[in-house]
Amino acid sequence: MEIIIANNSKIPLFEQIKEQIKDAIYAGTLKDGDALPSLRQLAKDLHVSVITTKRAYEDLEREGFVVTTVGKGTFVGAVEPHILREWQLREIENGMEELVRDVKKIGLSRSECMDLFDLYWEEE
Amino acid sequence: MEIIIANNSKIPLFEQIKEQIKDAIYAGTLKDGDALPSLRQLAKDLHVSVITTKRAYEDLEREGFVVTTVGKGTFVGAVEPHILREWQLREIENGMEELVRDVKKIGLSRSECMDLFDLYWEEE
Amino acid sequence: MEIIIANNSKIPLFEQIKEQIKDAIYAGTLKDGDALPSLRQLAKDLHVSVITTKRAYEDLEREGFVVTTVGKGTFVGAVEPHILREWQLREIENGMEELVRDVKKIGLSRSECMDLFDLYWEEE
Amino acid sequence: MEIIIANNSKIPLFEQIKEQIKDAIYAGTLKDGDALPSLRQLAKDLHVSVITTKRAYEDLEREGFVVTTVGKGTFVGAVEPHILREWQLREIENGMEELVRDVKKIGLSRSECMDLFDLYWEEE
DNA sequence: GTGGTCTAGACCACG
DNA sequence: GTGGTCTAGACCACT
Repeated sequence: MEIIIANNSKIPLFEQIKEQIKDAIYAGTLKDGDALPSLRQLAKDLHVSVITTKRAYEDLEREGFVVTTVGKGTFVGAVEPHILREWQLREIENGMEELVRDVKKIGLSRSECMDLFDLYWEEE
Repeated sequence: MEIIIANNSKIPLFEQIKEQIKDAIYAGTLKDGDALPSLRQLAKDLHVSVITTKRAYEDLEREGFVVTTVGKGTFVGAVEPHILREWQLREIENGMEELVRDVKKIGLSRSECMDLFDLYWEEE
Repeated sequence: MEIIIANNSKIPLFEQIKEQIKDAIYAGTLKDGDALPSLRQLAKDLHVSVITTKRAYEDLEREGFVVTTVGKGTFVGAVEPHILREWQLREIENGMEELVRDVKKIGLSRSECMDLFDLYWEEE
Repeated sequence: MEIIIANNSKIPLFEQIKEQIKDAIYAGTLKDGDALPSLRQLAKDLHVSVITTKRAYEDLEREGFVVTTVGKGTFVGAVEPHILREWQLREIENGMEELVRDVKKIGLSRSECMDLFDLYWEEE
């Protein structure tokens, strides 16, 4: 489990941590029951305050991604696969809706959009 | 020229103002040479501090959308059409790039994406 | 708006603050649109760290009781009265359910319970 | 004597153990002189550290529910029936007092309360 | 002035 | 060892 943070980014540190842990869960790198690094260990690794890592874990717990037990640690929680899928799709849909709105605002055609899409799709 | 601001949004007030003026320029509602409402008038209309409207106009001027002349007011500046287009496209491209990245992260196929896109495209 | 905290209680400070603000909203002392004391003012009044008051306000916002705007302050949010009522009732129901369970566990009769209830009901 | 612990509960493990042993004594499942499982056996059964079971037994001994004799084990202690009753009632009274306080806070009437009470009373 | 984020310590309860 | 709470500062962006 590798987490990389950019101290100069505009995104809050704890958000970056959350984001990467979520991604790892999405990707299957972190699976149900896996232990996350301890608050203090992660804080030391990232050269970050304990309160920052705690904030990230706390948010993840509230969103149902992890469960934490005092004295034991923080573990990836059992997220029902179809619920997880639902969340992922909703995020994409929101992004898509916004994009379409912006695209229409500047008057791009559907096919121009498709081309642009394919451009980025092939890229990587 | 109607500007609506949401006081409870998480987006800063001055950003909301900027955004809507830009949109009006994109859409052609505001054209080269048109006068923007005076700082104080706009501030009064939106129940907002003059500092806030000033901040919005200043940013817009720095980005080349408007020009302010002391004693006369603020006017939509001559934005070269192809420059304007360039900006618009860059914004779309950024959005598209991010979307594609997210889509790949959760393993959606290209055609599923297209379907989703069409869904929102037809919608409105 | 008077908030009293007991530093020696087992209940976390931020919980005590949350609780009392919620109570004030329930009771109508704080109404939709009212401003809450600023983070720093409240912190000074209660001789508490800013981060503690912030934590309380943050939780209240997440639960929908208040809305906070950077640079302006924190305000009581528009909680639909019937939604509010719903929450209140659910809390009572949970308490009642637990009580009944405990009462049955030790074999108290229904009428003994009623008597006990009336005892506390009249008391105040 | 069956003890079930939930590893993901927010209630400390040793509290869960205490609670269930007390309940068994209240219910008569465990009677004066009965032997409790040994520290190590219980720890193994629950997949819990011995420190945790020790903590639970120690607390129970301090509260007078059990007596531990080194080399022999832990046994349910002779709790005077009327003392036991006293404890049980005090717990119920505390719960009742809190409930009445909450109920009054949200302005429920006495009869509404009674109805709610009966609802849960009949339920099981 | 306001809230948003962050630090580098600290003490406590739990295992 | 773990997480939970709290402090007393700090800097930043927004109004």
